[in-house]
Amino acid sequence: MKFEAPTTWPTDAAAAISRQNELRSQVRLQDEVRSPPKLVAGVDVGFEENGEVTRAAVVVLEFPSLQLVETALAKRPTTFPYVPSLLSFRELPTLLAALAELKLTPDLILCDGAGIAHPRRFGIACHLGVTVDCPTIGVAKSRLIGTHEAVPSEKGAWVPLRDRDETIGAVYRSRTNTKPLYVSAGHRITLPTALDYVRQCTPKYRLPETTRLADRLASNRGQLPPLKSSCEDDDTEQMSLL
DNA sequence: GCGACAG
DNA sequence: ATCTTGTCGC
Repeated sequence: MKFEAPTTWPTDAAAAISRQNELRSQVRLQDEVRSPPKLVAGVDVGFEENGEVTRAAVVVLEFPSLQLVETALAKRPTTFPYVPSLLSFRELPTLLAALAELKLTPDLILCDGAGIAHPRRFGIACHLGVTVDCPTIGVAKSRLIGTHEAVPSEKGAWVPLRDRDETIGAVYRSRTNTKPLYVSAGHRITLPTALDYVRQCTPKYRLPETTRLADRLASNRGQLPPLKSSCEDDDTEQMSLL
């Protein structure tokens, strides 16, 4: 996938916060997603060598069938510590390297972490979306900021996630009797549309299929389903990356 | 000053 | 995130 990668990168927290404040004005919260999307990507990051190496994975699924069509991996030295609200500065450099390897261009990217449900309204999903100019959704497994009422226990239920007087996302029950997901818009999408696509990407498990597959690839565990291309031809025996 | 705090 | 086995519940 083609995009313009950042030239400079903040080294300390103060510079990172300044960068977030500069870039946040580029976030667009209107639906600018191909409808329906044809390709939905999932991205995730894992670590090796006691955290000294960052490993980023991208998977691209056909929508709405959720069939795997492409994967990409990248490893880079870890250069930024984990600081709550500055996650993107730790994970994005390697994530962008993996995305650059993609032949296909996704119509939508689901990120592990927050979108605008962030202290400065610029979580990793926003940062990624603005950087590659692609619609993104933040899907976090736990809360960064915001308050909400109890979420009904039935699959599909959700309640607004709020900060002061604004709605910054939704707490979504993707599965009965399971911890809910924290969904927020990243870039070029509205919350209702984001919730709808997260729902369609989460037919069975707690996490969206995109995130589940990217997780496995990033952490190098489990087996990935065969690529769709290696299903249609059975004479080309391509060995899968794992 | 004391907690909370995506991955 | 990562270190780690079995176990309880749908």
